[in-house]
Amino acid sequence: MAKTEKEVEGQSDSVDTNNNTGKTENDSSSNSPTAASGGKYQLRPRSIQARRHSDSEWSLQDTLRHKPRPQPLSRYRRKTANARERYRMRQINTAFESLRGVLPSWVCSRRAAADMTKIATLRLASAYIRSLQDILDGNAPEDTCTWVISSILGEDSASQESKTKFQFQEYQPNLKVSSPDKIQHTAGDSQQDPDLVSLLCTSSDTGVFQDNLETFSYLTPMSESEAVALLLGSESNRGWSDVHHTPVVS
DNA sequence: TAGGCCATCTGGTCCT
DNA sequence: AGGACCAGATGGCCTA
Repeated sequence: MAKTEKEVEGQSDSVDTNNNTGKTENDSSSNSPTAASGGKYQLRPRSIQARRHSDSEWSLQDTLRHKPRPQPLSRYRRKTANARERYRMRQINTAFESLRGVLPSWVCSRRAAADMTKIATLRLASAYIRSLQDILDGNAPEDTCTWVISSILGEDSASQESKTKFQFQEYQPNLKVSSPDKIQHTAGDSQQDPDLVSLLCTSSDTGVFQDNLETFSYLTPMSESEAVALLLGSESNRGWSDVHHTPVVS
């Protein structure tokens, strides 16, 4: 399992150069929360000692729980830890690629490929899963069922027709399509409309495809870790088998 | 040029 | 003790 030091050295590890940047724990902890207060983000002191002084929620239990600072990792162990971390992040990225792969292509194609960020992928997947759940629960319009199932099963004529509906919908966000020749105006009740077209594909004023999840009140906010946990929770998730069978580097 | 996204390094913590 | 996981920091790249 563990690589030899020679193997680790062979990787493109820039540990030396990074160490020379002077990025130390003391430097990090100097970024006190007060220095960044009032902004969008706040920096949290990295060291236990600094957090003990700055964190008002630091408790006696924390003091007892945290052990004295251990010795820094040896050069070899630091390199192997970096290698493991890179591998772990690669696995996460592979999982994201798989997730993008199981989203219907027309969902992803509404964005530029470079625009399918990790957070966008998670949000789209979350919305898509919720929409599928609505269909299972019988809460979605009939044509939405046909449209989504067609998109899952393949590029048949039904999905092509649905794509046409979608493309029309993209430029008429206040229109709800129930049939090709019957257009319903639904302005004003779009907030309650569970239609997947509206859910996933409503265009913004700028014409750029937005997530628009905030327009659906029943979509509760989800952190990235929660979303990943949710997505990884089921072994039977379609398209994830390749991730589970990723060979382990030994 | 500011801000977003990402890869990477790193230290802290928990678990086996 | 060592690995896994997490989060902070940093720098590169890209875009509006």
